[in-house]
Amino acid sequence: MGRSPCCDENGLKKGPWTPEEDQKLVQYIQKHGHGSWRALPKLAGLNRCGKSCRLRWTNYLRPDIKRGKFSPEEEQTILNLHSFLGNKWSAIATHLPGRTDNEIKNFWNTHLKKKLIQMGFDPMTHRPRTDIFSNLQQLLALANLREFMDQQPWEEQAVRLQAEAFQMAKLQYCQHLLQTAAATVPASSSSNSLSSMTDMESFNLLNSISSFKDNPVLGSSPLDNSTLSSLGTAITSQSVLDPQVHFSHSPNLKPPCGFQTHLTSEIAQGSDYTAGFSQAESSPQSPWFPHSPSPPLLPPQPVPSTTQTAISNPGDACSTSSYGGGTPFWPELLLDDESFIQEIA
DNA sequence: AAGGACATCAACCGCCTGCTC
DNA sequence: AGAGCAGGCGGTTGATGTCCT
Repeated sequence: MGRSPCCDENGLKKGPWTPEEDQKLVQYIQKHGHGSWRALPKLAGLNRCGKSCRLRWTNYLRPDIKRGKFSPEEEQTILNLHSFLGNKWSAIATHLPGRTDNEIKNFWNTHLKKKLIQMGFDPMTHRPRTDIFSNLQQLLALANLREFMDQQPWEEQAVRLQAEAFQMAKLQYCQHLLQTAAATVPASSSSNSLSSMTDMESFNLLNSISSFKDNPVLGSSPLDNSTLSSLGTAITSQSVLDPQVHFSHSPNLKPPCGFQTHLTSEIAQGSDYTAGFSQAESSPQSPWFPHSPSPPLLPPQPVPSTTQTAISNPGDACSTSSYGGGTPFWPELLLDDESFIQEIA
């Protein structure tokens, strides 16, 4: 497959666009549409290659472009979508009207990426970093967690932890649905990953769970009809992928290690955690249920990697992460500290 | 005030995919 | 079926602006 030779041609201007060039391009496109980008420069009287014209138009001159700072809502949307889609800037841009992929990419690289790193998360996986500096942050978070726990009666702690386990079981079920959906999408329907439709459906699915955020125990029954029907509702203003939302029922408890983004990253990587939920679904006395008498807090067992569904593009940074599928998504601060778990159980 | 360091972002580069012939 | 082309995408670069010493 040959590459477009337009940019290799000599004598064409490169570099910043002048106001005169912008004017010519805008006037031509407004009058004739862009048509063939390759032919456009000549027709518009521009000494540029078609590719340069297309970029200038799509990234800067297009009338529907929203300029200015990103709002907190847009920022959150980008974070959520990135945790789910990885560096699919064009896919992310389709969910942010008026923003270009280039703009979002720049914003990510200059702001959000640094923000995540500062918070101790790996910006590619949205999971806690494992280097010494992030471990320090985790230790600090653990200290906060213990302080919070010390102030709570043990019954409340148990109920809260059970509730979180139940919420995660629900998320596992969503992940199962995602995998099912992914398996039904023909490979040819999308060049890189899932079709945009499936992306959106999956995103909606995940976000629908944020409806549990106002419930102090995150729903009190197994995955019933109402829970199921809530899957697929519209995106809410605060996504489930927002750790602050997920932990909103425990106002003093900060998400210790990227609880939710961690989970979502796993989902994006196609890890299968449905086994634990199936157990819950089949047994009313399952420890996964909030009303169960004792909270064993055992993480679901990851399945062999051969069963993992390729939800994300194999070439994506997300899917090539060193955190590969099969790693339990439970927050390390809770689960890596067994004595702490025994203490509160 | 000067200049070095850092941040931002428009633009470029090279690769990939889908379409057409 | 395969070659060529057009358009799109993600990564990177470099010019410019801002901050800091």
